[in-house]
Amino acid sequence: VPQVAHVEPLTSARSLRGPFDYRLPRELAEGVGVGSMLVVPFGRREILGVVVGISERSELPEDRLLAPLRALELGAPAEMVELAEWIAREYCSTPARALSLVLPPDARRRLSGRRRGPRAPSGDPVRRTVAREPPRLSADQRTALADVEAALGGGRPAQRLVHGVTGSGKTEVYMRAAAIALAQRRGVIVLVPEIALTPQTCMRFVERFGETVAVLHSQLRPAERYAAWRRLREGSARICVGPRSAVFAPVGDLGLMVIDEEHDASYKHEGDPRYDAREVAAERARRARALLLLGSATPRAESFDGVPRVRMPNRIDARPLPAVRILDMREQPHGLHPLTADALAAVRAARGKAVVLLNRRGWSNFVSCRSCGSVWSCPECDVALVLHRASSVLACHHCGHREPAPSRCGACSSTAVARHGTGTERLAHEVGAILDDGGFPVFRLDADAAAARGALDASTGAASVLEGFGAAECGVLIGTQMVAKGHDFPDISLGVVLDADATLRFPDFRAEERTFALIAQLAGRVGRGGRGEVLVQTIAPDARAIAHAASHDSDGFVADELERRRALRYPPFSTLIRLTCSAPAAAPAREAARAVRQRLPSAWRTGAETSVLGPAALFRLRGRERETLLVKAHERRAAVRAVGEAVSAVADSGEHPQVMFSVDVEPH
DNA sequence: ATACTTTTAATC
DNA sequence: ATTAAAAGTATT
Repeated sequence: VPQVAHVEPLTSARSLRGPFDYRLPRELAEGVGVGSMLVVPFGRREILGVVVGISERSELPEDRLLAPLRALELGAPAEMVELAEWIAREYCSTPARALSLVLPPDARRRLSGRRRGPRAPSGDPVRRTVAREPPRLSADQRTALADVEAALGGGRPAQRLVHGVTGSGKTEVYMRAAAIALAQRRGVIVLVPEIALTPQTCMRFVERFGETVAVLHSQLRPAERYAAWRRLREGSARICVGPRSAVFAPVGDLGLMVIDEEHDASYKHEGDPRYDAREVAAERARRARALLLLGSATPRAESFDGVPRVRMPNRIDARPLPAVRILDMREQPHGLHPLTADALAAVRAARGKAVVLLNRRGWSNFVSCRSCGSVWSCPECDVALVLHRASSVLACHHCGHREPAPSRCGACSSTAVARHGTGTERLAHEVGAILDDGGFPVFRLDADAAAARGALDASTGAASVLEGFGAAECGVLIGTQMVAKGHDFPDISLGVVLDADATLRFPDFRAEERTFALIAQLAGRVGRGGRGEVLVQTIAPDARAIAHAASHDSDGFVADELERRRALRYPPFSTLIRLTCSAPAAAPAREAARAVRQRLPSAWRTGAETSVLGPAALFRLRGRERETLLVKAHERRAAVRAVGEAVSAVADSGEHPQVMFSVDVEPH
């Protein structure tokens, strides 16, 4: 019986889609199945393709089928091919792009690899189990675990949200759940926001479970990454800990999928396909009949609404959460409030530790000429450049453009350059001037400090700053939102948030949720193992997000938030689909967006159940003008298909040269 | 008639 | 995406 392989070619072209059929000769048919990678003749070239199906016949006559040239050693698991097809549909992408997510790392460069056994896995350093006695569980942990165990035992898909304050011991619950899954001979995936900021979580898994853990992180070299992937694929490792992309780890017979800090923005992928690892995890868990276990101190409205919740309201050390005090800055919006200055001085006097969060990098927001008023802005983007004093550059925080810091105005030659606003660099400098009279060090943690510190990359640098602060006897840690994440120091007695409403001013329906989470996360890091206080400086002291964060009321906040979203028909009460058209000039981008809008179902324009907003202009980015459409969809699958078809029609029409189209389902 | 550019069609 | 054939255009 002839065997036919349905093959999806791995090209980045949107318009080229398979599957294409190939005849499998007997000697290949043995080892080739769904997920196998084949080098196939295609036109007059050779390309790499993925087998997405096997059958006995083709729509084409047999004499038109060619045979693959060879098969690669290792492909993706068959069920991951199905998941990739789901992603291509759900996120308006292509099979090839979605498939490349689930293939062995570096699959494309492996094209040269013939069908031979690769060298023995090397690298991928994994410590042996320390066999440390697991700690006794708190009452909260026992309750949560009992619930999780019941959900795991069923062998049917289930979801749980562990809503536990920072320090309530969620990681221990994850590990006990993982142990149960392993005992059932099922695999485990643990997603964490960013390895560099959560080294403790990863280390704890490695210490508890040893060689059955494969940790995927950004610093792995290609050979190490491949070795880790292979250990999972072959089943010698059964637990994978990693960031967003680990949702595609080749873990067989998955029993448990954990998403730690489920609210974290890093779970959303910003390239094509623009998938959300939380949604992919939910889909994968459902297909595998596994338990999806979300954890957060500040869950998203979506999870709160849709997932059965287990509360862990108490810290494991029984310490109360710190008092949060809102400092109204409307009278004098700049600098430190007198109470903040006093509190920092008191921490220094007591030789304690403080954390100060200011979500703005650099020395000054923007610089202008005192004489003619012109503002230094990015040549590629419509934004002001930020002054970085240590490196003496003006930098664009959107495209990475850098130029030397100016000494005189390019327009009028005045030498008076005004620096406006304060970022973390300046703040660290100023706080240092006040506090650092020897023996009370100031640590700075932001992307710049991390990059300067990290020998290999920024995440190493971030980890090293945190290590330094953790090891210090006393001091203050100043930085962007990075200071509110991951670390777990027992001796921080003061937390400060400056300009707490800055994140509220983003034109984004998640702005309030993000602001709430940021303040709540910082509060969670304060006062473990002792007394603590949090000060929040703001010119919006009555904002919901800030008021609820001050009273540690995440239930109340989410209840309000869900009400607002229902009224405005935002997720989870609709699906958002964002289309962005970009071009070197504004007019073609706008015309393309209008053309797509024209091709959308006419019922959407009356705004009944599904509605379209826009086109609206976005600021110029990387030299491209942008226009955006926003669809609030009632029925997700149908809406994604309709948008996809409209975009393909307009993009393929040839009437909009130089316009690039990007579709984002559930954008951030 | 010939060289060059643009359009269209196909890839199992 | 890549390629080649087809169709269209300017040049001798």
